[in-house]
Amino acid sequence: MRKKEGDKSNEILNAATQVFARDGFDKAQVAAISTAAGVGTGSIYLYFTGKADILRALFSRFWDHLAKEMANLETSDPLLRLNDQLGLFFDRLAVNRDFARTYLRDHHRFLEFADLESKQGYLSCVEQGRNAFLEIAASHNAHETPPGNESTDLSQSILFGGVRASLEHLLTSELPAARVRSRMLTMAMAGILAATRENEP
Amino acid sequence: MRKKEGDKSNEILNAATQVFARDGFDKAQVAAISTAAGVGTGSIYLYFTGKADILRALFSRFWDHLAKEMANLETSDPLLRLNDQLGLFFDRLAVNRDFARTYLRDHHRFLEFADLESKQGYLSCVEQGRNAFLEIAASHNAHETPPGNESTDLSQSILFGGVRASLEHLLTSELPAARVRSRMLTMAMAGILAATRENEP
DNA sequence: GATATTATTGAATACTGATTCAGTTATCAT
DNA sequence: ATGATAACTGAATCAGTATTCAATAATATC
Repeated sequence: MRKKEGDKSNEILNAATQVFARDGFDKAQVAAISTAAGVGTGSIYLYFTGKADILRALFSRFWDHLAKEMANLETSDPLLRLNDQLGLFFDRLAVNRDFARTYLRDHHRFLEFADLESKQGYLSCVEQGRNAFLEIAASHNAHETPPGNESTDLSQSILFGGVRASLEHLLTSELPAARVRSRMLTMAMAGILAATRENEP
Repeated sequence: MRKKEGDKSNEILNAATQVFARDGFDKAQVAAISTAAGVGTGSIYLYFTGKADILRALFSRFWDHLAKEMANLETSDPLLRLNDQLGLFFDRLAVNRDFARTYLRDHHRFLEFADLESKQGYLSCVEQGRNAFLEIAASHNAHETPPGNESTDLSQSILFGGVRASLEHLLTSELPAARVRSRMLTMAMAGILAATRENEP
């Protein structure tokens, strides 16, 4: 028998993060990833079913971590909780810029071809954000019929688009992360409040 | 001599809009575009230098139109003007959903490989939006040192990310465009005001 | 040390799809 | 009508790259 040497699986994921960041998923060559990871090209296929599977694993790991961190937030005021959630998301990507690049460029592929199992963390994050949104809306409309949920989904999407864009800006400008973060949160909070007000009768 | 039959160039662009919307730029096959356009595959290369050039032409045309429409806006209040600019952008994409899909998926490629000439319309639109932003900031900080421009650029990016996301939502939900549009503008305006206030001393 | 078993490798394979170009067709000028 | 020229076509070419797999290396067990 022979043992597996170290955790090649993780080394491959780390190498892939760099290569994807530099070349983007499509142009990234499996051979480049294997070289960066210091393993033979064929070894990739011992740990992953293919190039797409590497991306899947990368995002799956990211969202699983984030979902747990979000679940640990104990802020009871929904507005503050949402603020913390967005902050967590931002920070995790601001710290790992290679991954952030891949997130911005290729996350949509993850959503396209990952199975439900792999998306669990992602779905949990979306759900937790959504709950905060619904609570905020409810607290402003206590006595009226609840606003259509489609409306809060729309607001959530718009907000999240802003967060995404703030990360994009972070990568291309020289601004300090803290400055970008705070501006993003300021605008996000103002946006939510305005959206909530619009839902009122 | 022989004349060119009709305006194949435009037929190719229209066909490409559909094919790109369905398959995305990468997976879209030149052969599929030529078939959809009802021309031979080789003819594509009489009108464009390659697949990438089709995308370039598509976006270039879009931004050139939009830049002109924006320039025609005569709203003097910068906040209202920005509102109108965003509205124009939204409407143009909401009306042509095939193109909107391609915009959302592949616009970054345009920015990557188009030359300055082709980007003129795009740059003009960004500039006009930026000017509105700066005026808004100036009108709130009349007596103080002007806020760093990096700050307004950041706000502009975040705002634009929200607009983008609203379009994404429009394509996947069943919400009427008018509803999405108005929510997007509500949140955008609230975001700008909050960002401007944050810049004050 | 010998054997069995599993891990690893990277050159060869297989496939895809953009681009080319030799051949064909249409239009114009005379 | 006929030659000249330009437009058009799509099968063949060619390049790039994900994946496979026969060969090799490392470890474990006896």
